[in-house]
Amino acid sequence: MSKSVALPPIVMPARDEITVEGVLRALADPVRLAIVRQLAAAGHEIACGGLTVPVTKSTLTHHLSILRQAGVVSGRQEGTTRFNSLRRKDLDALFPGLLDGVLAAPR
Amino acid sequence: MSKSVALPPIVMPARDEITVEGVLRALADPVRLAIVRQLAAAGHEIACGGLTVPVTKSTLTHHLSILRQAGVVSGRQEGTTRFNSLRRKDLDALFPGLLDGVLAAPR
DNA sequence: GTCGTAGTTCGACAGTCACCGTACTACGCC
DNA sequence: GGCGTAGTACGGTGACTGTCGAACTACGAC
Repeated sequence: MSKSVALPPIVMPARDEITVEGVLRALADPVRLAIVRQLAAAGHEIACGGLTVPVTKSTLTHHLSILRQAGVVSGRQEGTTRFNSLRRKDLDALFPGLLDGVLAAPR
Repeated sequence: MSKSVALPPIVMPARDEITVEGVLRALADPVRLAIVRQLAAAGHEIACGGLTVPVTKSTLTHHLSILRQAGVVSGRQEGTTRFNSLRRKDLDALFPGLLDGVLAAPR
């Protein structure tokens, strides 16, 4: 068949589609919080494989999909690699201080 | 028996016992978020019965206990009434901007 | 073309969680 | 004393969620 569905188109909510509850839910997990911290600390996008998390690939995919759907991270495809980055601007615009407060946390 | 256990002593974590993840988890629920919003909007403590939530009493007790254990709300006993208030100072000190970011959310 | 790598999808499973109704304790008032 | 109110404790249930392994697609290099 010619219909090469390709990898999923990476769904991302628009800025005004992002809800506080969704963001909080996305951040309320140790693995996802670790991902966000790494992205914030790096300051640039990171490929899935470049993230250090104590779970298998499939679970990591699951967490990244939740973070993406919540509007916390954005994805960019390049070949078979998927780069993830924090949607800092959108989050800061919608919930000023939230992300900084979370990242400033001692633990 | 003479051992009147009385109502539970209202456990509350010390400031340095509060974790980001616990707070995020506590806020990541529509009912609890509504409670926090009401407490923040009021600016003063509110009794359990004074909170407007679409759940039964026992469920409300459950949510308040979670908020208390997470360090988001504090409780004060007075007779049979239990007054709840937001631990603004502690939260702002630990995670500056977090609470404001959540409350500033459009929805 | 073949192989290896990057990442997703699909069950399946165990643990957690929100919710409720009922029973209970504690206080205040009559 | 008895009664009503405020809130908690307990037991149970259905739904969600994090986790994994295995199978799959897509790209790049040889």
